[in-house]
Amino acid sequence: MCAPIYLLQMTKPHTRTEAANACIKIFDTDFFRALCEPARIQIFRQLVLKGRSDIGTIAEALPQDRSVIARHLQTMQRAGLLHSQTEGRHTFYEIDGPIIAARLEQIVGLMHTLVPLCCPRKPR
Amino acid sequence: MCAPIYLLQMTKPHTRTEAANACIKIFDTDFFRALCEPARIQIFRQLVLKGRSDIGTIAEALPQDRSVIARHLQTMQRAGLLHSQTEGRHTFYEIDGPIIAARLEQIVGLMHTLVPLCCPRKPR
DNA sequence: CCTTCATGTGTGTATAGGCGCATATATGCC
DNA sequence: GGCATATATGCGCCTATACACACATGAAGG
Repeated sequence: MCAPIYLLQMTKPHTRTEAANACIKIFDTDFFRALCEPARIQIFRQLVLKGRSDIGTIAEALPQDRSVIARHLQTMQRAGLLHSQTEGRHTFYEIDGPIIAARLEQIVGLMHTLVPLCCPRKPR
Repeated sequence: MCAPIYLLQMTKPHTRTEAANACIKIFDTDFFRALCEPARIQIFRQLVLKGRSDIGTIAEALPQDRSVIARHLQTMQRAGLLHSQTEGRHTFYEIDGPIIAARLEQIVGLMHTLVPLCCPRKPR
């Protein structure tokens, strides 16, 4: 299991073609898929409330079965939202805030360069 | 059909509880759901390449049926990624770049305030 | 060792959603 | 009006996945 490529080094796109290709690279559907499920947002919320926590601690605050929570946490980790450490019988998960912020900032940067190319506000 | 609340006005969260509630408000699962499907990213790419386009123009560059493309475009518009204008027989879609950037920037801001609260790097 | 506890995994079920086809609706043109 | 074109929608098929339950694995602790 290898970590996905979180931060792609790329030059600022200057043409529509470059920008379009940059979209394919930067819009990681697995990353967004991990964030599109309300149950996973609730898990994220628990991690904000409690900080680094093990699976049982998170699950006891949520209605789903522990096994479901465990699988969601795996999904979120694979997407790069969390990182985990196993200590004895417990597996602790923690939000990877700097990585999430960096990935979103990369998309924001692309969007800003995209606007003048593909959706300039025309004066009416 | 009303537009979703794109930009929530909120004060910077200073406690875990405030930050956790801010997550629930800001992490709009419909927004992420619109971005988690490769077919929709391909549509997004076409809109970057061609700018404001009608459904037929987008569909002829993609393998799916036109009706499928039309439905994806509706989904993306409801999520706030695009806006549309109908002119006669044609419906034109265009990326709403500034809105997308603003929503992502809001999340980035939240992530930055989140880090010191919920996932500070501990010195080892 | 044996028990207990935390986690991971296999499986079945129910639901959501992507897809294509057929068809309805609406617009523009003759 | 009659017809072609662009989009929207109803429907069925199929896959993906959220969920719960049962069970396997593996670590502490006696």
